[in-house]
Amino acid sequence: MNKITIYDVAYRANVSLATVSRAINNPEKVKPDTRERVLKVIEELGYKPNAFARGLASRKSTTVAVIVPDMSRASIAEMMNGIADIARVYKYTILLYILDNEDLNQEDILREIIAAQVDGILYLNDEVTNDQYEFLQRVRDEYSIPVVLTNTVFPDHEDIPSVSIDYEKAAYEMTKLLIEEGRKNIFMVSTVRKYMVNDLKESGYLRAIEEAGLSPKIMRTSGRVSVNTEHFNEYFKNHKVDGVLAVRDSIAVNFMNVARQNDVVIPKDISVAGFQNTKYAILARPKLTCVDVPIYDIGAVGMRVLTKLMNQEKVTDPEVILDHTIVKRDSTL
Amino acid sequence: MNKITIYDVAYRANVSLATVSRAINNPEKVKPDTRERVLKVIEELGYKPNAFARGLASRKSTTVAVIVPDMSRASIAEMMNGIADIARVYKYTILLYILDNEDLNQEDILREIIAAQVDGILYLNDEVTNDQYEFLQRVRDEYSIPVVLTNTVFPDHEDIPSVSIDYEKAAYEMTKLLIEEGRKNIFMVSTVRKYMVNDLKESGYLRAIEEAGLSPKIMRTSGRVSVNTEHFNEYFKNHKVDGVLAVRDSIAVNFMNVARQNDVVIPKDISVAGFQNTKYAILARPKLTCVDVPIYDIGAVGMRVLTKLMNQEKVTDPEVILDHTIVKRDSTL
DNA sequence: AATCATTTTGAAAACATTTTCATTAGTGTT
DNA sequence: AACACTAATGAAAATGTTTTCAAAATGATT
Repeated sequence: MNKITIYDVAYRANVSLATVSRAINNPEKVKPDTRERVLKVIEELGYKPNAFARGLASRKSTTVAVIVPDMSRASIAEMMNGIADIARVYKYTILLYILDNEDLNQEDILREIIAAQVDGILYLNDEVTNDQYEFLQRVRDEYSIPVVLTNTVFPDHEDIPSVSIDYEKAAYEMTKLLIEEGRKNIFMVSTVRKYMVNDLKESGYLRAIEEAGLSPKIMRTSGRVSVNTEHFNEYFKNHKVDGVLAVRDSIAVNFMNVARQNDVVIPKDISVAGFQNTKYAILARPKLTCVDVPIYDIGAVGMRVLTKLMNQEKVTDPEVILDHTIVKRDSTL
Repeated sequence: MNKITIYDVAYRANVSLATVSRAINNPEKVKPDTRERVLKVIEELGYKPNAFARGLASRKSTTVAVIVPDMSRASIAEMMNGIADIARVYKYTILLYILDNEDLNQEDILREIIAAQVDGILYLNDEVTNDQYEFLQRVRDEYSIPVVLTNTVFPDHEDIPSVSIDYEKAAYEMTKLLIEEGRKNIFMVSTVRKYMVNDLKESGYLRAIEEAGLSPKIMRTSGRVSVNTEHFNEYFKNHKVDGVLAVRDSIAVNFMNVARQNDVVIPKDISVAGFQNTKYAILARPKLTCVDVPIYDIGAVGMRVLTKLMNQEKVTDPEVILDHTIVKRDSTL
């Protein structure tokens, strides 16, 4: 119950509150001599400034809001690690907002976030609608709270900084790889629900397919295993397939499972590739060829960009594109 | 930039600050008439109380700290969803602390958490050491901040409330199932690093094995796929195995992969079972038999228990044990 | 109409910091 | 020694709420 305040420290160190505060926040403004004395007392008493008083007085919170749609997506969880590591370095605390699947009444959540006086917002949702984008813009402009999008880009808008990879290019390259293997009937397996990033993957796929003079075939299914298993089974009955590029590893893995059940041998009969390079890719048999998305880095860099913005530092490029790599494993020739 | 304060509301509604505050926090203490008037003005102006001022004045934050070791573990991410959903219902905000893998200088982090004035702490780390446990006790006693452990239990201590399943019993039942299939050489595959919950699984396994008069065999490996692949390969050379219970789904899946490479057929030659019922279990071939841990519920109930504690409500049972189920799939007979 | 109890309200204190502004101490120059 | 600067410090204001305590309004009872 020992609530040590700045008064206690000031008293013990024989200085005023102001000096204690300065010793902590602007060390260069206080004589090395006294600074040390104050710091020693702080150490002794185990004093930690009260975050509320500090936030109230300084109008800064050293807190960032991280908004995510659903924590159980592997990519998002891993991104959080990157975010947290950088946040720790710059002494920011993370306020976590997990959006409600259905009624994302974002207006309200964002009001709450504003009331919490965060210094910045990291938005991890990979399906930013126009409305949401505009709202984020407003938040940023009216309250001057910096916002960064990670793992999303909002095409043709460089207004809100974003960190991501070039999904279009990645999909293009991966499709090309399948084409070079001699595949002619290459499907892209995407999701029914529209995600920004999946659109990019699709257009990369389309570009490669058209360049090669093949005909594009996009299949839309669900991320849910039980649902897409059925889809895949039906598809096998009605379609010729020799190559598949799925928008997520887990979808690719399940496709391979269904294929095997239909007596199709991978990669002999069909080459399969995925996106993300999660543990699913490594645990699958055959091991999955996929685009490695540096998801930890995306989180880390996103947080880093945000810290810069919060410190009013110049951010040279509002749209950071990290490198991806293609990991060749056993599901392709 | 329109920072609307309680003053603005008071002025517009023609009442004092105190009344506005009451209209928000103790509606029953203000005449229905005025209350409505105040609330209308609040709505009109879009007023949201400043979280810092509120926290400072009331010494309450309506914020809980969630401490996790590593976000990318599937079980932890899913637990977060449960926690967040309940937190939203009770209007608590989540402050997320991801521990540094190596130097978990928890002392320091906990100081920070205390400075943040959280109303409660949810501790998701499944490897609570004695020191950590004692520290949590101290936090709770000295600062009277309630603490709840989720997905862990600290044996012989009912001091800090916990929410979990009965891992000992689950392991016992699963081992028994393997025994009833006629397996004689059943291995438990656990981790080198000691986790509380894995110890429980081990002792459940041991109980079943001993009851059946078989000899227990515990193998310790790493959660890392690259590492345990080697381990498994070596093991196959030197040991007779016809049953495996792994402490995690992903470990079980990789064991199956290595088994297949060694020309072992599952489940004909070896029955394999895992723990958790993650997506890995469903995507694996054969599909993995495993203990289903209601991980979302553990998070949700944990948060619920914490809200009760924060409201000084009586918590009937400090150790909540949720039901688990055994999901039989194709990796066992 | 007077009295008392209860409900409703407002003024001001409290919360623990940061920050501004004024003052004092210290240093170097002439 | 006087002066001009600069560096270091402290007093007090400011931050936006909640809460306490007292006063005012209302209602009930005689």
